[in-house]
Amino acid sequence: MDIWRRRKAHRRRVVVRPQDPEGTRRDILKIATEEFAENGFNGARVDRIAARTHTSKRMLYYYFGDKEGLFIAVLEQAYARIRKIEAELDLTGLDPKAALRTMIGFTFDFQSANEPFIRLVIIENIHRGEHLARSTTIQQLNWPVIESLRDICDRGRRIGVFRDGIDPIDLHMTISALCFFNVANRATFSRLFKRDMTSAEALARRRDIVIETILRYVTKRR
Amino acid sequence: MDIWRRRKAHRRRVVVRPQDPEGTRRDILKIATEEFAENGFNGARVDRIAARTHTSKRMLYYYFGDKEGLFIAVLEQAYARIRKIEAELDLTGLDPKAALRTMIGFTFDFQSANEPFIRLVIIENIHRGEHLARSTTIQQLNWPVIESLRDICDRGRRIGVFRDGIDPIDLHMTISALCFFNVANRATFSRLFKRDMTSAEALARRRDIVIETILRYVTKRR
Amino acid sequence: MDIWRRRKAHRRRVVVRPQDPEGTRRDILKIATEEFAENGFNGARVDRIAARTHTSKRMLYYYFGDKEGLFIAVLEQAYARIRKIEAELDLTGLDPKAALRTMIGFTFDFQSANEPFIRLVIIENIHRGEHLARSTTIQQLNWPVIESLRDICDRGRRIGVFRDGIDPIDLHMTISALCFFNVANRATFSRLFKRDMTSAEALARRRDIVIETILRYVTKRR
Amino acid sequence: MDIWRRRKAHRRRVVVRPQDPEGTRRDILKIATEEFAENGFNGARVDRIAARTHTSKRMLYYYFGDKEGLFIAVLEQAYARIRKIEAELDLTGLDPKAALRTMIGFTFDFQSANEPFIRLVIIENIHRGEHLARSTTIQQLNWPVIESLRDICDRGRRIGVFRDGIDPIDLHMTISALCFFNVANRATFSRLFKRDMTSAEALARRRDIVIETILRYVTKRR
DNA sequence: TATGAATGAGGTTTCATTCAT
DNA sequence: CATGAATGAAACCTCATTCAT
Repeated sequence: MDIWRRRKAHRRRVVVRPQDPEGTRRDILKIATEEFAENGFNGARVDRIAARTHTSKRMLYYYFGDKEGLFIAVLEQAYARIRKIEAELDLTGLDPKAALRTMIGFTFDFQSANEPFIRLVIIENIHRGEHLARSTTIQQLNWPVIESLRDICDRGRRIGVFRDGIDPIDLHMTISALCFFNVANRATFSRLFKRDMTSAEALARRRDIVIETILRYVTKRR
Repeated sequence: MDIWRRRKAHRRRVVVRPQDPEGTRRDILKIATEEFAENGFNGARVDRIAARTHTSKRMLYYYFGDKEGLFIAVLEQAYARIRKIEAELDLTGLDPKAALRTMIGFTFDFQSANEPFIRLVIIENIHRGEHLARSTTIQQLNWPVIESLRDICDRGRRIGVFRDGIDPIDLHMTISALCFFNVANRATFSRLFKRDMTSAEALARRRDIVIETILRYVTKRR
Repeated sequence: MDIWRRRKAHRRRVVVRPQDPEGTRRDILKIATEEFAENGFNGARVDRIAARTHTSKRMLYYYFGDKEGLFIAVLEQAYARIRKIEAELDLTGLDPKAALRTMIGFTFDFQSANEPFIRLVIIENIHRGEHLARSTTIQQLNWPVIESLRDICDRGRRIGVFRDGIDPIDLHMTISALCFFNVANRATFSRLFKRDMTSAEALARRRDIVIETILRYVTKRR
Repeated sequence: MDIWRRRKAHRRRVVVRPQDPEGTRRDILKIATEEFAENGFNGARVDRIAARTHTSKRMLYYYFGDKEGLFIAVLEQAYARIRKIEAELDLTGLDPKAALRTMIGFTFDFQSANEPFIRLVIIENIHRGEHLARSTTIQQLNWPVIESLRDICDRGRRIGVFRDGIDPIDLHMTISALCFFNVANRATFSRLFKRDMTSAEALARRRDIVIETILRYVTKRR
């Protein structure tokens, strides 16, 4: 049969890069995280991501299916990363108040230092969590923060420094809200009220207020 | 598909509409607000806005220049509206604690009831406040909340129920953060932590926590 | 307000062609018919259609929504055209046998002369009629052929030249099958059996056979 | 260079599969036949074929060169198969009329039962037989049907039941046309004329008409 | 031989915006 | 003022094919 002699419709120079699927995935994911965080889902450009990657646009679709799949992967990685970091926070050996202070401070610092993550979360909220809903991975993440907070609250209550009836999820919500706002609403708030929200001093000041606010809330008065 | 019916459409039906520039503007702004709040700046579609408007796309460009101009106008209107509503809040005759409670409750309720506004603010923050920066109108708005809070704090401090050193802008930030989060981060938070954040009970419960959190922060202990 | 001074993101030279919606539509449809008939739905290229059109690719989407919408419009036009031509066939004054001969001959000639139409029908069958199913227009076409055939059969039966029990739809199917095959299966049949199917003589010969085949089928034997 | 260093994931699981070139070819051809018949040449997806095959995409190219080569192989197999089946039809011992009836009935039944084959033929006709032209195998197939028909016609003419001048290829064309149409044009015809063409009853009815039509054509009248 | 990774070309579609009437 | 027609740029995505290991 003359199969091999058949004219080939496609003949192009092929530049092949070393095959390293994990590396390629990581590379794409890293750039995509930046692009999505910076421009939102709709503002992000697949072409721009591809251009900054070490691979081609095609690979992006090869690995992630479509723009949405890529965004979901970005979200998953971001959430997995923060969960991992949270899990590393060691509060053993700290009394409840100190533990809570540490955790809040940690949250505040982490969020202040990770604007891209915050932005991804905002963006996902604008999209009403539809991508998160489509991700099985994220929803299966268990959140050690909640358990930590529960433990802290329990211990604090037992030794009489914290009030009764503090729900750890409520508490987490308060912590998140206060830490989040500083990053998420920076642009409008600082502009409208002429207040610096990014300098080291401003952050330190706000950090103290946030910690103090929450501590006062949970503390049992004599 | 109504392709075949298009032919007839050429014989244009002449609908004599009363010329009402202000009405037209308002109409466009209303629809645009919905579209931008729902889809973000990049997700919003000029065509969709025009289609739902009682005028044509041309008018949209005629009145607002371009998509960005329209978005800015939407932002301006939204901020003006909230400022106006804030200004109507009458706290005279209330002692500092009650006044603060009222104001926080009001903020919480307003934000809970005005998701589109919250979303516009989020969206503008994603865009790093660039449109707000381009609007002279918004930045000239003075914020009566700050003055109200300053007044409340002063009175509270004078009569010894509030602590010293409470900065009204810090306080406003805390209030905003706590009220905002409930609306802004609903989608992700409620999904991740399996917590209802929209029911009347959930709102009431959270509202109390928010008020309590802030009151405890400002209150002077004996 | 400085709306008008705002920088325009898009400023391009605009070459506008005379507005003639009907003409534009017709133009697109004509080219698209050729492209689809020649290459099938999947083989057809929107770019190619646009390039041969007097308008741009954009207009194609403006008028027909997407490739599928365009294909449906092409089908609709093709079917409408043949129905119209069928309707023009005047058989009054012909006795049943002559009328039937005329109609078959007409069908044979029409199909032989309109390969693109035949190809569109084949293509649509390959797609299992899914586009036709989506077109309300086509399905509402009534087929005068059937009525003509019914009339011919009735008259023939009454005057005793045709058999009883000839169903006009069955008859139409036979006519179609015999006329269609010659065009539709030309490529494979003529190649496999080494038989010319396109020359004037071949067509004339086949035409006679087809007519004779059907006439014999309906004719009542003494 | 550590770029080249493989990750663990790359230590490939070695699945020892029995090497069975013929089996692999058959497997690929079977799946490819389905895919091409279902979607046409342009609609068929190499990836889809590969995915459903028990081998990889590489093998597909290894065995068949390219998509076109695969399609040709599919066509070849399909034609070879039908030729083989035709050859098995035994008409010895039947008088000309019975023999012809049997052959037509057989053709009708075979085509009704083998839609994929019919579709491949249609598809190839849409491509104007270019693949068939490239296949030496198919064109070398001799068609026993023609010989059978010639024999039947001769016998029939000799014993005075069939007319003179019936060309076997013409006759085969008529048979094919009538049998083919029912399968090939099912989608459009049944939809346009609201007629069932797939039920057992409808098929039986049509089968009779087809046989009767042809028999009447060849039969010599007293 | 077998497999997943990689590729470039080109496919369809969308968008904000502007023109002609 | 008002409306439908028109536009170009660029967006996302797909495909057959080939390479590296």
